[in-house]
Amino acid sequence: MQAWMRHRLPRVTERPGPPTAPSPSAAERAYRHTKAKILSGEVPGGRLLSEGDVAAELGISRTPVHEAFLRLDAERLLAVAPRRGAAVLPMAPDEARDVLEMREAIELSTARRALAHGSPPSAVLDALRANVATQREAATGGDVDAFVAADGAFHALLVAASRNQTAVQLYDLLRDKQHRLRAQLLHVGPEEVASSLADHEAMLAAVEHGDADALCELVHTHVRRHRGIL
Amino acid sequence: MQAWMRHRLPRVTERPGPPTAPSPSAAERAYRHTKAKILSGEVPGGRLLSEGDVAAELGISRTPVHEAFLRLDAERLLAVAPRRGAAVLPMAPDEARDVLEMREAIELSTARRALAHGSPPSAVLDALRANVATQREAATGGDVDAFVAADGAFHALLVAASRNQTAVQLYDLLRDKQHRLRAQLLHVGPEEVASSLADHEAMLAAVEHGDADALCELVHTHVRRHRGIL
DNA sequence: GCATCCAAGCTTGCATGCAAGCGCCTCCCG
DNA sequence: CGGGAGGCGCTTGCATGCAAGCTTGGATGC
Repeated sequence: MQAWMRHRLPRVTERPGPPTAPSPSAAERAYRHTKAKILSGEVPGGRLLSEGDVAAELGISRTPVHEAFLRLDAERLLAVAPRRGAAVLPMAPDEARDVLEMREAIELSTARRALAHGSPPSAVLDALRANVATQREAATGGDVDAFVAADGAFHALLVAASRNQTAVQLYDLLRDKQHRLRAQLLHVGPEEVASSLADHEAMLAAVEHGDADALCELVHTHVRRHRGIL
Repeated sequence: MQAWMRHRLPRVTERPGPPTAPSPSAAERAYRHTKAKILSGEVPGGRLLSEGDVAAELGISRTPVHEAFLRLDAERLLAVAPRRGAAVLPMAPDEARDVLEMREAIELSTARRALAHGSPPSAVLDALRANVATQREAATGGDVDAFVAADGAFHALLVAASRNQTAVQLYDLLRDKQHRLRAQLLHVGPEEVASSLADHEAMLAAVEHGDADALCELVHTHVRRHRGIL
């Protein structure tokens, strides 16, 4: 064991956000590659995926692919059956409702805490305002994909505003699931974009005024609107 | 690719509960071994843990230990620094509050849904009653560890009663964190056991009566009681 | 025709080996 | 005596190889 292990590791503990990604490791590449395939729905329902195939695709050995599969298994995106293979977990029909319920639970809880001491710091407000501006731009330009991306980021920013790292961690898992649901089940139309944008603008206003009750009410109706289309 | 991959895999999708565990793989053993060390607080604050050491301890090679470390990294229990080592992530001081907030959010949401259509199935009720009986036994016998285990299982049963698999998945992560907090911060005393047992009995009664509002109120006060001692 | 058994092909699990990265210690030079 | 550079030991990352397990297809006996 080395000497540095005997002391604290302050740098290592800066968990969220690796701002530097100089050379993605082979395992990381395999993870992102496979995850993207699953989330986008390119690998369809509930089957397939062999370590050897992915390894050959990426030109790496099976070992890092195996690690990537284990990570995806932990995220409940893949079901690794020992000595048999890895199958893409099909989404249960009720899963959309389950995910939305958890989204609402976490968003409500974090919304209250984010506004517990008045309005959040100006940096958070600026980020939210910039995000809403991006949404407007995407909405007027008709770029649905860009809007969807900004939409997800907006809600993640709200959760992060609570400064509850545990909530952020849990919410990340939900984001992946929702991404899959969206890619699998529906195509967002312009009317959805408009209503979502209006909701988000109202939510931003509530945040700016530090009105927790109004924000919670908006989250509730916003999530219920999604429940209708999912 | 084999033929079975081209068809659905109904058996593989039965995610929850591996009732058969004939021979835990080396990777699984490494995972449980290391996770137990972290959760119990045996590996103290924010340091140490080398793949080679763990591999030697268990008499296996480094490969499965590496996989185990990656899983623990994904669970935010370990911080793997590339080419440097793996450090046990110290728990932030605010993390106790964060975890409790998420617990409350998830327990409230799932409680409402579990009782949305009246009382849950008798199998669920039986499991809850049996668990409470175990709690009483442990409480009267003064077995704090057994009570703590049953306590955790009780809340997990309540969450599972919602039949929301996503909630169960998220709650599992919280359970691990709370286990760590408990081992790290406090030792549960008999008065805590008594009040928790009383809370649980009241919650069971609310479930039996299908009274969602009462259950939510109990969850709220129960979690707040924990917040006081953490 | 049908059930059974066996062998081949695929898959993954894991051990091993090598190379590369990082920190620390020491030595050298100014 | 101080500062910098190099070597050494530690660590992990990944490729490779082998063995074991599951599935499946066909051959065999009834």
